[in-house]
Formats: sequence, C-alpha cells, structure tokens
Amino acid sequence: MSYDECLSRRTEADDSTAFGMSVADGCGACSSRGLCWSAGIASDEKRWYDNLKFTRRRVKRGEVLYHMGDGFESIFAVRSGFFKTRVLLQDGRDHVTSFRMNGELLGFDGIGSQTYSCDAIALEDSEVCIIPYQRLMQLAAKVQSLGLELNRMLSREIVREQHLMALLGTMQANERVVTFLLNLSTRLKERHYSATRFVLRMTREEIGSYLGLKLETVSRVLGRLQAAKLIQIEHSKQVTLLDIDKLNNAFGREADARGLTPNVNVATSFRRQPIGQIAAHA
Amino acid sequence: MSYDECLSRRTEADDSTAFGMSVADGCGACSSRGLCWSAGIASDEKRWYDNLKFTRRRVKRGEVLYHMGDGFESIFAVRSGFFKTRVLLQDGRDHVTSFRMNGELLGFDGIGSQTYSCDAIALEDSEVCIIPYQRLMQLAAKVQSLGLELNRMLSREIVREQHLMALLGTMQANERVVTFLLNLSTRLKERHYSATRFVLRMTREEIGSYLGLKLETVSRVLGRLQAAKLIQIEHSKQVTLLDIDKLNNAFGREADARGLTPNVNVATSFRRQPIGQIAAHA
DNA sequence: TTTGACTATTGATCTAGGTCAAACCGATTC
DNA sequence: GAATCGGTTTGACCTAGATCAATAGTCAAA
Repeated sequence: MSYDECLSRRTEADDSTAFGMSVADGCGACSSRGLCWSAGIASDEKRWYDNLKFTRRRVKRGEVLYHMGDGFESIFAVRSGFFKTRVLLQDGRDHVTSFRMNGELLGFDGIGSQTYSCDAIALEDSEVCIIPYQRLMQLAAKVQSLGLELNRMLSREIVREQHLMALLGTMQANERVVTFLLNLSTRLKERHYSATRFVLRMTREEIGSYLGLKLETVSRVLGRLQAAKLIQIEHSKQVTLLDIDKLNNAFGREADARGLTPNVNVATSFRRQPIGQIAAHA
Repeated sequence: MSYDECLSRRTEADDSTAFGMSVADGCGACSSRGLCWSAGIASDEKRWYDNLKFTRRRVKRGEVLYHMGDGFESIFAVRSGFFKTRVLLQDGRDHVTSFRMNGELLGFDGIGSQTYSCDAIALEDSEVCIIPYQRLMQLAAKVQSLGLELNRMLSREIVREQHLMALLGTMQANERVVTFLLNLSTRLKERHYSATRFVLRMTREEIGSYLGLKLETVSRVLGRLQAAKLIQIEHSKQVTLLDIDKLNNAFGREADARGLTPNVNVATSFRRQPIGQIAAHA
C-alpha cells in the first residue's frame, strides 16, 4: 500500500454527503497547513503528507462531533470553525476542558480506552478532517517521523493540561480571565488573525466553566478590565485588547505557542490587586 | 538489532553505580509486571518485552528525578517508592500535578518539547527504570503493538488530567479530598496493597496543592471525615478508610483504574452538606 | 416590530475556604 | 531532658467569589 492509498480516499462512494462528509483537498493545499502536522515532521519526509487526503465532515453550530462513550475510531483536525470539549459529571455538572480552533486536533482522549472520554461540540458552523486512527497507525508503521510527531502532539496536550491545572489550582479570577484572553490572542495570531481584536465564540458560562469560575464572575472581571481600559468589549462578544503588554505584565506572560501558560511574570505584590490599581500603576 | 539489544544493556560499563544506577532484572521478573506495560500489549507479541532490561536509578527521598527544563531523554517507570510531579510558576507558586507509585510512568511531558515541563521529586526512597525514549521508539518501529501501547498510555494520561481539571473546576473541598483518598485506595488495591489502610506519603501542603486547596483546609476536611467516623487517622499519616461505600456514596464514585474520576455518584442534595450530616444519613 | 428565548450585566448578600496566628506533636539533635 | 524543627491541628477572622435576583441587551422567528 502506498502512502497515498493508506490514508486518502478516492472512491466515488466516499465522495458522499452523508453527515455532511466530503473529500478534502490534500493537506498540501490546506490553509491550516503547517498548523496540524508539519511542525515536527522531518523535512525530508514531507512529501508523503503533502498528498494526504482526508474525508471531511461539516458540523453545525451546537452539533456534537463526538460524544463521551462513543466508540473511538478517528481523531479530527479542525479545518474551520470552533469547538469546545467538555467532560460530564454524572450528577449533571460539567466542565469545559478545551476550546479548539482551526488547525487543532480533537479526539486524543479516545485512544486509551477506545472510547471518547468527553464531548466535542461545535460553537459555530465548522468543518473537520476525519483522520481514521487505524489507518494513521498503519501509515506511522512506515513513516517513522509520523509516529514520533503523534507522540509529540499527545505530549503537548499533556503539558497544556498541566498548565491549565495549575491555573485552576493557583490563580485568582482576574489572572485566569487575562490568561485566557492572552492565550486566545496568541493562538489567533499564529493563524494570522488579529491578536488584538477577536470574537469570543463561547458564552460567559463556557468561559467560566473552562476557568473554574461562575459566569457572573467572568462578566465582572471583563467589566473591570474594560473599566481599566485594558480591553474593550462590544456587543458582549467582540473583544479588543487595548494593551497586551500591560495585560501581560499584570497577570499573563509571553504566552507560549501551546496552551495556557501558568508562568506569571509579575511582581508578587501585583497579583492580588484589583485591576484598577494595576492599570493605574503602569 | 534484536529486540533484546534494542533496549537492554548488558555491558559491564552499564553495570555501574554512578547516580545509583544498576541494571534491573528483566521486565518479565519485575514485581510491577502487568502494571507498566502489559495491559495493552498484544498477547502474541508478549515475548519481546519479557526480555527487556532497563537501567535502574535510585532516588532518595526529597531528590529530584528530573527538573523542568532538563533535556528530555528518557521516560521512567517507578519500580518502588513514591513521586510527585509539580509545575513551577515564575513567581514562586507551584502546583502539584500528580503522585506516582510503583508501576506508573513519569516523563511523558518531555516528549513534545524535548524538555521536561515539570519537576519529578521522590517523596520516599525510590527506584525507577530508565527507559531511553530513542531506543524505545527504535523498538516501536519493529514491534507495532509497542507504539500503539505508548499512544494509549499518553492518551490515558490526557484523560486523567481532564478528570483532575474537572475536579479543580467544579468540586467542593470535601469532594476533592474524598476523591483523592478513594483514588489512592483504588490504585493501592490494584497493587495488592490494602485498599482501606495506607500511609500518606505526602504532606498536607502537597495534597492541598494537588487539589487546589490550602493545607489548613485539607487538614480540616480530614478532621471532619474523622469526626464523622468515615476515616481514621493515626500520627497524621496513617489513614484507614472505615467505610468506603459511604465515602463513595457521599462524594466519590467507583474510582476507575486511572486517575481521579470526577463522576460523582450522589444525589445533588448531598453534595453541599457538611460531612457530619452525610455520615448521619447513611 | 413585536415576541420570546437566550445571554449578559449589575447589585446585594452570603459563605466556603483562605489567611493569620497560636499551639501541638513527634522526631531528631545537642 | 531541653531545644529545635518540620509538619499538623485548631481557632478567629476575613474576603474572593458564589449565590440570588432584577434588569437589560441581542438575535431570530413570527
């Protein structure tokens, strides 16, 4: 089996539109190119993945990409749109564990138990590439760098979650929200969107769940940041970061590429201050 | 290169004691056998790992196995003893992200960036098997099931952290501590230790850091659990779970094999009650 | 353009858990 | 056996953030 045959699908049957599926152009032509895979792929082996073709699936806003408990078959790469993942607790509580945008991957949680351990839900009309795990691993058996890259991606997800745990375990509400905004900003910038002006795709409640806060608290912190002229919010969703440096110095940090970094580069005395004082200070 | 040669070390030079290193007996003879690897290894391929031999390293209580920022070369399997991992924040705060016992693995966080992203510290005199990542991947290139198993382990770590995030994001202090105790209990039981009577290797502060609580709060919750006759504590460290079912029904759940499960199997009305009332109820 | 369903803001109040401080305890060490 | 030390317990108090409740903005459907 050639590299191509291993993961691409060329038969007419696959070109169906059941569940909104269709065959994508190859990874080589993808606008997310360089975000999903390429980072760690040895350059001399790049040619194999330029020819990859994945089945795509459209997911409407509010629709579920996969459910906790569903049998695991594929991981997914977000082509366009925006997702959240959440774990459900038996008594009805839930917790948002990640937000995923264009070029980011979903479904790693299913590999271990062959069953997804969380829900993935589209927050706006989205499209994903379906990456069948079995076929991916067949290919990895031939292309060493692919297996290594997959390990790296899994490991980075572990580190991302470690940072988020540290955020949940140690940070104040103010810091959490600022860290969240700066992390979004960084990831958008990597995608050549504006780092300072963007739309919050998720509700205050979803932000709160992600950050371990109540929606009212999120709203209040955003209000305070706005009052301090550190950010501006229009129509609840449209955010402008007015002073990234000040935000960074106050609570955040040069957020690194992957995930929320907990390293708060700030004089200790600042950390607990109300936002107004921070703004006044710089 | 044979399977054996790939990972075992037989030369005299390696039999050194620098850094307390020595060559272990093969995995086949290891008392942790079946905890580290075997779960997911296809049975027909088992023979290869029975012959694996890893260099070992002793780590004294309080010593660091690896530091955040150290170059990544190996993952580690705990042979005996007890470890914590923690992430450090620049301003001095830290957060404990896991406790590891016999048969559990350390160092996955280093794969992604080729640099460990946290510290691993022994909480008692311990011994680990050193598993050189490069050689592991060389072997994985030949033994397909090994690569698959590694992915599964990484994925399970992701799920474990998701559960911990849900704990940190949604649970009360009482629930957190009970969940922690039940999780320890489950893991000890898997290792054929007592599920009801065990020693807490970590301080109250470390428990608190892990659970996102202050040490005083941990102490108080433990005190309340004891007053409610759900647990007993001697000399601060020796814990006896007096009624696992009641603990489970109150806050916990049949904790699953890996990691802290957040699924609280409990009537909502219970969740917020002081411990005394819970005990009185059942 | 009105209706209705969400979602977000804002204020008033409450409380779980944090903070501070003192005392205690067991294990060394002098 | 006194002194020291790291860890733990316990009490008194305080506060960040939760809770509860009222209001208002947003958007889509009728």
